Amino acid sequence: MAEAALLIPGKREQTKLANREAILAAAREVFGEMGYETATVRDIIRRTKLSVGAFYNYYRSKEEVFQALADDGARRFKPILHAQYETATDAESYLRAAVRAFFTFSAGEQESWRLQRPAGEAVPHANDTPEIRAVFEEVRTVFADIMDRGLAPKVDLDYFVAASIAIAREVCDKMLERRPVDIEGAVEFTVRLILGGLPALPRTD
Amino acid sequence: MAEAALLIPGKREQTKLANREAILAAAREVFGEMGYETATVRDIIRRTKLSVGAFYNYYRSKEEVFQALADDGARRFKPILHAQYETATDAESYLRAAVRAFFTFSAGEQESWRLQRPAGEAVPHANDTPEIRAVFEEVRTVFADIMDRGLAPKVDLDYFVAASIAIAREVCDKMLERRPVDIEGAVEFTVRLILGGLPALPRTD
Amino acid sequence: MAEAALLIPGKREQTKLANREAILAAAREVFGEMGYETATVRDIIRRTKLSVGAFYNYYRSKEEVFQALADDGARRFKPILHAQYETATDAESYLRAAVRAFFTFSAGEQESWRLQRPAGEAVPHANDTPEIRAVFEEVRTVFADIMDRGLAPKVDLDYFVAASIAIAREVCDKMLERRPVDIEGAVEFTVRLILGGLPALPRTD
Amino acid sequence: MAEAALLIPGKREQTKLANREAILAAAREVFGEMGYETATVRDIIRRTKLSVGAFYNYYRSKEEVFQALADDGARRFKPILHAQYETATDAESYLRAAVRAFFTFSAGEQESWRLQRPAGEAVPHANDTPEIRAVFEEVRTVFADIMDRGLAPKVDLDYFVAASIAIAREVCDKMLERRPVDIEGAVEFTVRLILGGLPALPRTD
DNA sequence: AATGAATGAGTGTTCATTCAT
DNA sequence: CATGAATGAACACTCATTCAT
Repeated sequence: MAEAALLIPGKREQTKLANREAILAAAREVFGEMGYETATVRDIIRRTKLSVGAFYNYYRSKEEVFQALADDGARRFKPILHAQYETATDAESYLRAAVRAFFTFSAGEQESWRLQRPAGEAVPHANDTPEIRAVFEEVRTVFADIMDRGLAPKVDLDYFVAASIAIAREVCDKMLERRPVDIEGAVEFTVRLILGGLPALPRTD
Repeated sequence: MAEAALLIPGKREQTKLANREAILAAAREVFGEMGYETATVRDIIRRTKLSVGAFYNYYRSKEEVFQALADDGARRFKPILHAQYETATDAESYLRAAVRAFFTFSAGEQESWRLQRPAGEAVPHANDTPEIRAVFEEVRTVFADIMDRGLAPKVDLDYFVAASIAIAREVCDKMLERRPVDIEGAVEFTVRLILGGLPALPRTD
Repeated sequence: MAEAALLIPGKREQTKLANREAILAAAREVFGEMGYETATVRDIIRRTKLSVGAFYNYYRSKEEVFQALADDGARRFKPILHAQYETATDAESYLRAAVRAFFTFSAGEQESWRLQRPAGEAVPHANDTPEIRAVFEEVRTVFADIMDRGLAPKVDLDYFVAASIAIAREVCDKMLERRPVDIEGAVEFTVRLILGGLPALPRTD
Repeated sequence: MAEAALLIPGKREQTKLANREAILAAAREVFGEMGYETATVRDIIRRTKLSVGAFYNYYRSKEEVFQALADDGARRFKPILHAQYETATDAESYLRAAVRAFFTFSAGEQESWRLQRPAGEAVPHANDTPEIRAVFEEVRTVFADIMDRGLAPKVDLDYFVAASIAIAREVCDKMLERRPVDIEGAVEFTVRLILGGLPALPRTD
C-alpha cells in the first residue's frame, strides 16, 4: 500500500492536484481580464470552490501564482517550439511552424488572456514573463544555429529576434481581435515580413 | 519695474512651472519603473521637494498626471512625425525620417522610461498611451496615403502598421540598452526590415 | 453533538454576533459623542477589540453602521409605540403610554447617547434619524386618527406633532441629566403640557 | 488727525470691518447649507472676494468663525428679547412678544440657516450655540421672575423653559417651510400651547 | 494686510496575508 | 488540509492651517 501511494495517486493527491489546477485556471482568467495589479486574490478564489485560506495552501502568494502561470505556459509551449526545429529542414519551414504553433497556442488560450483593459493601465503584454522569455531564448538559439550553419545571412541577432517576436506578438494580437480568427493568414503575413526583410538587413559577417 | 512684471514671470510663477515640471518628470520616472497601478502618488512626490498636498495643487488625481504625461509626449512627438511626412519624397525617406525621429526622441527621454521591473509586473510598454496611439494613427494615415498613391504595394494595413510599430518599439528598446547608443544603426535595421519585408507580403489589391 | 450543532450556534457564530454588536455599541457611543461627520471609523473600532479591517467585514461603510444603528432603534421602538395605541382607550392614555415608552426606552439606551460635546459641533439630536422619523410618523398617524374620530379638537397637525415630539425630546434630555432619573415625573409633565395646551390651540375645523 | 482716527474710521478700518462681515455672512450661508463639519474654509471664502489667507487674518480658525456667528446672533437677539420684558405687563404679553421677536428674527435670517441636509447628518439645530444658550438664559430668568411674582403658577422651571424653547424652535422650523410664511399664526399656536399647558402642569409650590 | 501655494496629519476604504478553529 | 474572520499597512485624496512672497 505504501508502494502504491508512490505510483497511483490517492484521492487526497488527486484533489490537491485538481485544486492547484483550478486556482491556476481561475488566475489565468482573472489576470487576463483585469491585469495583475488590479486582480485580487479574492477575485481568483471566487471562481473556485475554494477559500482564501486554501489559496495559500497551494501558492505562497499572489505573485507566485502569477509566476506559476507563466512557467506553465512556457513548459507547454517550449517543447512544441523545439519539436518544430527538430523536424524543420530550413529556416523558413522552422519559422513558419513555430509561428503557427504560437498562434494556435494563443488562440487556444481562448479569450482568457483577452483583456478588457482597466482604464489607462499598461497592457500586460507580459513581455518579461518566463513564458515569453523561454520562447525568446528558444527562438534566439535556433536562429543563432541557423545563421551559424550559413542557412541565413548573419545579422544583428538581438535586434532580429526581438523584432521577430514583436511582429509575431502584435500580429497575433490583431488576429485574435478579428472574426473569424484567421490563423493561416496571420502566419503567412508574419513569416513573409520577417523572411522578406531578413536579406535586406545589414550584415554582421 | 511694474511694467516688467507684465512681461517676465514672477518668481512665484516660475516655481509653479518648475514644480509642475518636476512632478511630471518624477511621474515619468515612477510610472516607467513601476507601471501605473503599482506606482503611488507618494512614490512620485518622494522624488520631488514637494508634499502630497502640493501634488494635488498641480494635478487633480493620479490619473490626471498620467494623462498629462501621455498628452505631453503626443504633443511633442506628433508634429515631428508629421513634419517628416511633409518633406518626404517617398515611402522610404518618410519612414527613415520618422523612425529616426522616434528613436532620437526616445533616446532624449533619457533613462526616464528606463525600467527596473518590480516583481512580476507586466512591463509598461504603454501600448495604449495616447502618446503611442497618436503615433499609431499618424503612421497609419501616412501609410494608407502612400499605398493609395501606389508608392507601395497594398497590404493588410492593420497588420503592417502594428508590426512596423512593434519592430520600431522593440529595436528602440534594445538600442537604448546598448552603450554607446547607436541611433543610426538601429534606424537602418528597422527601416530595412520593414521595407525589405513589405514587397514579400500578401497583396490585398 | 453533530445534532447539537444544528441547534446551538458554534463559537464562531457567537463571536461574529458579539462583534457585530460590539461595533454597533461602539458606533452608538461614538456617533452620540461626536456626531456622524466628526466620528471616524477608527474612533469606533478603537472602542473594540477589533481592527479596521474587521469593521469592514461587518459593515460595508461608515454610512452603513449609522443606518444599522438607526434601523435598530426604529425596529425596537416602533412596535412598542404602536402596541400602546392598540390598548389605549383615549388620547390621554395613549399619549401617556407612548411617552412613558419613549422615556423608558431612552433611559435604557443608557448614557450611550449621552454626550460630551466636542468643540462647537451641533448636538446630534438626530432629528432625521430613521428611528426618530418612524416615531414621528407613528405619532402623527395616531393623532390624525384621534382627531378624525372627534376624540380631540382638530388643530394644525404638523405644528402639533412637531411640538409634541420636541417637548418629549427636550424633557427627556433634561430628565436624563438628573439623578435619580425620574421617569414618571417627566411623563406627567410632558403629557400635561401637551394635553393641557391642546384645547387652547386654534381650531382648524 | 490722530484724534479723528478714534472717532471716524479710516478706509482701512472700514474694509477690515466689511471683510469681517463678509466672512461672517458667507459662513452663515455655508454652515446653513452644509453643516459645520461638511463645510470647508474654502467653501466659505469662495463666496467672498477674499483669499484663504485673509480668512485667518480675521478669524483664528474655522471653529472661531462658527462661534462668532453664534455670538453675533445672541448679541442681536438678546436685547430685543429683554426689551419685550421691560414693556410687558403680564406673562402672556411677554411671551407673545418674545416669540414673535424670535420668529421674525429667524424669518429674517432668511433661508441662510435653511438647510439642505447632507445625507444622514444630524441636523445642526445648534442647541448648544451661545446664541441659543443666551436666549435660554434670558427666558429662564424672566419666567423665574414671573413665577416669583406670582404672575404664573410655579412649575418645574427647567422642564418648562426647555419645553417652551423646543416648541418655539420646532414650530419656527415648520413655519419657515411653509409658503407664505405665516408668523402670526405660528406665534399664536406657540403661545397658546405653552400658556394653555402651563396651568395643567404639576405645581412645585 | 493679502495672497494662494505648501504642508502633512487624517479620512474612508482595500487587500494580501495570517491564524484560530 | 480547509475555512473565512482578523489584521494592519497602504492607498488616493482632503483640508485646516502656515508661511514665503
